Amino acid sequence: VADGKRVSIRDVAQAAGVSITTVSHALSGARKVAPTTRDQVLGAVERLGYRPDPLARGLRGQRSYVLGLVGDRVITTPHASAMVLGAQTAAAARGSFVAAVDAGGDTLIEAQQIRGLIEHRVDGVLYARMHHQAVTPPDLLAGTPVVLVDASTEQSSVSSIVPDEVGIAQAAVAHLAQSGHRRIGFVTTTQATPAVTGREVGYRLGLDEAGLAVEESLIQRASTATADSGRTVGRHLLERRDAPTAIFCFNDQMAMGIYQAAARACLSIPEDLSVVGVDNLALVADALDPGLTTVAIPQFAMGQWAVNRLLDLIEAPDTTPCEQVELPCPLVARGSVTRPGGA
Amino acid sequence: VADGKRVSIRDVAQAAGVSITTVSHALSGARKVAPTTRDQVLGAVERLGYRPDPLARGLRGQRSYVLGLVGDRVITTPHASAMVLGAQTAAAARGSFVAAVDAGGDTLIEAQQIRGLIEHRVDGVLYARMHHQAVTPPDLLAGTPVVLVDASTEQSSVSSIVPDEVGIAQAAVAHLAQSGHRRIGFVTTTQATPAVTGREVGYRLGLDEAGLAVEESLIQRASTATADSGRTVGRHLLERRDAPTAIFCFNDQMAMGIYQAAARACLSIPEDLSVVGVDNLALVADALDPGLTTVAIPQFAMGQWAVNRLLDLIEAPDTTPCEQVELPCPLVARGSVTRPGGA
DNA sequence: CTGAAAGCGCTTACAG
DNA sequence: CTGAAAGCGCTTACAG
Repeated sequence: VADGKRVSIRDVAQAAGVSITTVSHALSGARKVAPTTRDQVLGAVERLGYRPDPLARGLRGQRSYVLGLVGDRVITTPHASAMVLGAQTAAAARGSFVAAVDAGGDTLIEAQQIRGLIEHRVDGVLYARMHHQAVTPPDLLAGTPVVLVDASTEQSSVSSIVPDEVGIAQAAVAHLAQSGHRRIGFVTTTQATPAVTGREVGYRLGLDEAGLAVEESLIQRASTATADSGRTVGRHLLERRDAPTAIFCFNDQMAMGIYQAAARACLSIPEDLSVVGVDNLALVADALDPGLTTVAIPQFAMGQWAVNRLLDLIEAPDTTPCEQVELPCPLVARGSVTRPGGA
Repeated sequence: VADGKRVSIRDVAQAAGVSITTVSHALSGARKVAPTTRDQVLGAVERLGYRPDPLARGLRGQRSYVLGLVGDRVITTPHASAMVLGAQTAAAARGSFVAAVDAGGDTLIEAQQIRGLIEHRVDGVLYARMHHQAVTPPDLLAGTPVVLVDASTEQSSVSSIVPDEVGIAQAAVAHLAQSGHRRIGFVTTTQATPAVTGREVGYRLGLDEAGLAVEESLIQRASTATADSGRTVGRHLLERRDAPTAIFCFNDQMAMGIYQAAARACLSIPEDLSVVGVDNLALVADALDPGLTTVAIPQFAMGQWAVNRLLDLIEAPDTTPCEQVELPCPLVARGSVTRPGGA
């Protein structure tokens, strides 16, 4: 198939006995082609295995059929693995291609990568963050269609998709409350991101919905959302006389710290303490013993949605609405939650 | 800069008062240009911020200046994060661009992605695996320059770079032996990959070098390299009368399982048991308590090397040697190793 | 309903 | 040492 010379539109035209103009139109549907002619062309295309050269197409048509995906550690972190996959899948279904790029969190490198993307004439870019953050897309991207993934922005002119942060916490708290817990702690961070504030709102709402009062001292904040922080802050919570019987953690990493703090305090999970995380990181949630019950971020769906919206934006800039979407997140039950007292 | 019309070679030619031929040559160096002329051209290029259009360049020159990076979960796994970064950095330094693509381990999707890459005329591809595996690059890639990353092959005609698996285990065992351990267990898997066999060879070699005898029962194999497996297999090792005082684990995930098994057996790390892993996964090695001493895979360097070799291959197919490189891997000391007896 | 021709922005023989 | 011209493989006005 891919041997020797690449088959060009000219070869197809010759084989079908028509002009290259007709081949082009038969393929693109840009103008009507007689059914008989069309079938001949399509037959030749099939037979020769012709695929239009995207370079030539891009040069002429001002479109490369390539989408850039730029992330801070997005593609290099397990968090967003499925997001890249979702984006690629959705793009393939619509004849585009996703080129992922990552700056590892370095703004300078990121700018360089974006320049590269633009230079290569990507049709648009997915600007993705690792955890729901408030961002302003770099000025570099000004002339390029952009959709934000797992990030939101003040600029109401750009579409974005993020997890329903409030809902995440509500689901977690509801799950715990339904299991009979009345003292539910919350381990989070002091960082000022939408993820952090949203989940706290959801935590309070969730307690309220369960008819439970918020006890401020049951909310513990660390400066980072790491296992180390979870461990430290968890210890405070668990050493108390009136320790919570369940803890909702900002993420799986902090939950891992809670497991460690529990072990130190000689508490068994879930018998003595129930734990819920957020992220559903295979490497952590599945690896913990017992497995961590956690709220999954629908990364795949976010990537898919974002690509489709971006492609709409590229193909119909005027009629494509600009939306900020919040995606509901499912709770994944493993073994870290049971009734208080281990019943 | 990126406003309105894109600046083309024609604009530069006009500004510099020369032909586009001269601009092209002044930039590429393909033929000599009078110094004065050259400076004028370069001045205009600078002033106008001209960058050749890669699409046009590719169409004419049969080169896209884009490299494909295809992985099985590579880009979507923390393991290889730095690899992508290394590849992108090296490519940027040489005027190329890396488009990463991932099939999430699905062969069909992978084939599709590769087809996309080829269709988009990538100059070559980096074929990367998650853990050092023996592979045969898909036939699809037959006509394309390829370099293997963290994968090796029988075909002596393709260059590859992999971690020095034997050296990894030797380093780990040496570190443990130097700390005074004499009974060093090995927790690994039954999978038949070069990583698995290489590390076992290195384990035996390391013991030998330390003047210690290999005790077969100290080698425990599970079917998968997960935390779960490490936990199960670790329990066997730790319940023995003559349990090892140190365990070298195939990877960080299994080491996490060993931590869990130790906790169950009421053993403290590192006082009662020293542990060494492989991978240096931030999410795990850093998150464990105490931090896990582990051997790091130089992902960044592997990505860099592979891109440079691939670019050499593309630019000078005949003079570029074909090599299978093994990269030495540094041990990263954290808190999981001490002298036996906790001294 | 279809085709000949221009042109996207470059590079590279071919001339001079 | 430099330039005019062909051509990479397409798409899209422009004609008919």
